[in-house]
Amino acid sequence: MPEKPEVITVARKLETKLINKKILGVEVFYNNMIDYPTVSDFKKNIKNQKIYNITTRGKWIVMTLDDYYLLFHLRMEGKFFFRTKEDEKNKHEHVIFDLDDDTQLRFADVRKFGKVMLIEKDKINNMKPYTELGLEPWDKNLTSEYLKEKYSKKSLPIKSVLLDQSIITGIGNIYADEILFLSRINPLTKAKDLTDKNRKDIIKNTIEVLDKAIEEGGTTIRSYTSEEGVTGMFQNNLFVHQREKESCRICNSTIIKIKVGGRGTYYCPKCQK
DNA sequence: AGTGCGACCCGAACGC
DNA sequence: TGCGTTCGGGTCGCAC
Repeated sequence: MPEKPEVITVARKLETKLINKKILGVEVFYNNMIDYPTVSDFKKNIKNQKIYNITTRGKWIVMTLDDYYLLFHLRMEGKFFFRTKEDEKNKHEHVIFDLDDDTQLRFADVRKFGKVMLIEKDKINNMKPYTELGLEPWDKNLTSEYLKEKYSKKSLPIKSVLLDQSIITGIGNIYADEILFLSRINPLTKAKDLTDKNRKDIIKNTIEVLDKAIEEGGTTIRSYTSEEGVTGMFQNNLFVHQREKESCRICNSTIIKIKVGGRGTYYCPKCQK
């Protein structure tokens, strides 16, 4: 659920609280969450590393430390809490960082799907996820020609291909539906059958919808009580996603929901022929 | 190489 | 009301 706009929103919030803080140590309560290195190396290596910078790459949050990059992937429901040692541990808090100002950064995930990595700086470009990620939506190299080359071998529906992080990175299920609506493209169209205009529309609308969503602080589809959760407002701007049986904001037709590649997919049958 | 699908999780929504 | 079942979401790994 967190896609690029939500990830950026979270990263910006973390930045205001974590820059120049030092990580004194870490506790791990769910080992599978640490993707790299081993849990024991993770705990050992992160000691006394200072946080200098927080950015994003694809849907990853990337923190620059002294000798490593600390990466987080929120998957569907990963979130961060700021607490102190005295605060009781919530059952969904799986990785807890002790900071040098006596606060704690706690990474929580109800579904336990979130991932954490601590990668040596000189290895960052030689291992996943960086080797697998495509262009950022705002990258100048993201052109119709680039997509033409990538899409040429894809007989999959464009909806599925927009979710392929190795082509454009950062788009998830919500914004994929919105981008296709704005581009007036049927989600089942094979990627290789798209026209030059289709590809240009996809690029333009990807940038527009993500920029707008970032302005609104992201999309909140389910409501969470936590004060640190992403509580964006972009859900009020959605044209099709999660609007099954409602009226198209453009033509008044009924929005329908289908499955594409196993994913819930919403579209307007009249606007997206 | 491209494609399809189960696995990973578990709370919420649904069906009876 | 209470129970059991299904669903969803991003990504990986495996089989074809």
